[in-house]
Amino acid sequence: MSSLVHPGDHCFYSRKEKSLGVLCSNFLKLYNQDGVDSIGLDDAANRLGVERRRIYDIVNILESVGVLSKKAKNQYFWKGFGGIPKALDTLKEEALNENLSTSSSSLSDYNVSHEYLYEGLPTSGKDKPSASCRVDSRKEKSLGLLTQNFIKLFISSKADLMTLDYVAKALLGDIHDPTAMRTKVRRLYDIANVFSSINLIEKTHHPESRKPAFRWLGLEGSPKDGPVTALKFNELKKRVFGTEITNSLPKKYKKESSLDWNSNKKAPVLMRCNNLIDKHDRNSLEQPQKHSSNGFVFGPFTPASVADLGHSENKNVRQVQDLEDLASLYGPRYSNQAWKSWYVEAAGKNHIQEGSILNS
DNA sequence: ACATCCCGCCACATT
DNA sequence: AATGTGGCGGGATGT
Repeated sequence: MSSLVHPGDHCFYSRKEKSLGVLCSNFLKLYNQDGVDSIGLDDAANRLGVERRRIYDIVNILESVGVLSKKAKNQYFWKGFGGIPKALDTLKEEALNENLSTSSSSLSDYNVSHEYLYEGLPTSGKDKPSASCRVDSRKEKSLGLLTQNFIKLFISSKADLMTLDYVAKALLGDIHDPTAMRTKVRRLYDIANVFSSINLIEKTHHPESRKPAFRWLGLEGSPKDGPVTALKFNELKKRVFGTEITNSLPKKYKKESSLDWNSNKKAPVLMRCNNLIDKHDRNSLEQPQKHSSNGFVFGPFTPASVADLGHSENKNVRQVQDLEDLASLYGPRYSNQAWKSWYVEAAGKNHIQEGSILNS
């Protein structure tokens, strides 16, 4: 019992291909296109071949950096990378203010707490305390807030390399519960993955300790204030990066994969077992500046043709573990490159970066 | 052995 | 009540 993967059948299941980072890249690939201005969660889940739950993760994180904004139930506005600078500025601003109040000399304790305007229920008298509290409580633990605090920590800290353990500890404040710690770190990994795919941060290793850590890239090499500067590169902004999309392959070990991987058109080749071949992903930083220069890879399906607008509706068709095939057209392959360079405008000043490293 | 972190149950929020 | 959101952490996978 305890369903286990029978090491025999079902071809390859690769965890890496289903990482949030890859999903994020595909998500971006899909929506960072011209006509796009609205995103339907169901549509995204379907097209990417993943469960809706995962879309929430991505969207919540991206929203925290200004790439998206919630429009309505199930609907988001696509703001694009251009929204990042502004969002970062705001965060930087907030981080600055917050730091004043606390004596935070260094290890600022970014614990959730403060910064919360009680929305609703301003009326005195009897309100429903518990309800409001619970809501706040939930918000405090949201991925979105964590994401922002994560950024604030990076921005306000002079350290440019941080281990997730350190971050978790800092954001957790005093709570020294190992369980809370683990949970927090799990979330941080999620965030780190999408941030890596966006190139806001980069994974590295601590010089000596060897321990994995992340470096803040932010609006890398941006010229700082200069609303108009750096217009040159823009054109490249929307790339196609083609290759398929979808993650598909729902649950773990899906009985044999192969087969449906052909979506005809585009990407001929590899599918099925080749997955293993693609070696490392963006995490393995190597070249210092891996600009993929202009040539942005293949673009299998048409860029704009996808037009779907509105939303495809498919109601709740979940649980279909057998019909997956339908959902999973397109093959799994991803290019993890990165869209580096979204030009910038208000980059604010760069932070000091002495090789300070933090570690637990 | 330890670092990552997918997956999806199920509590809570909205409709 | 139904459906949308999204904490949370078990445990599988990667190195």
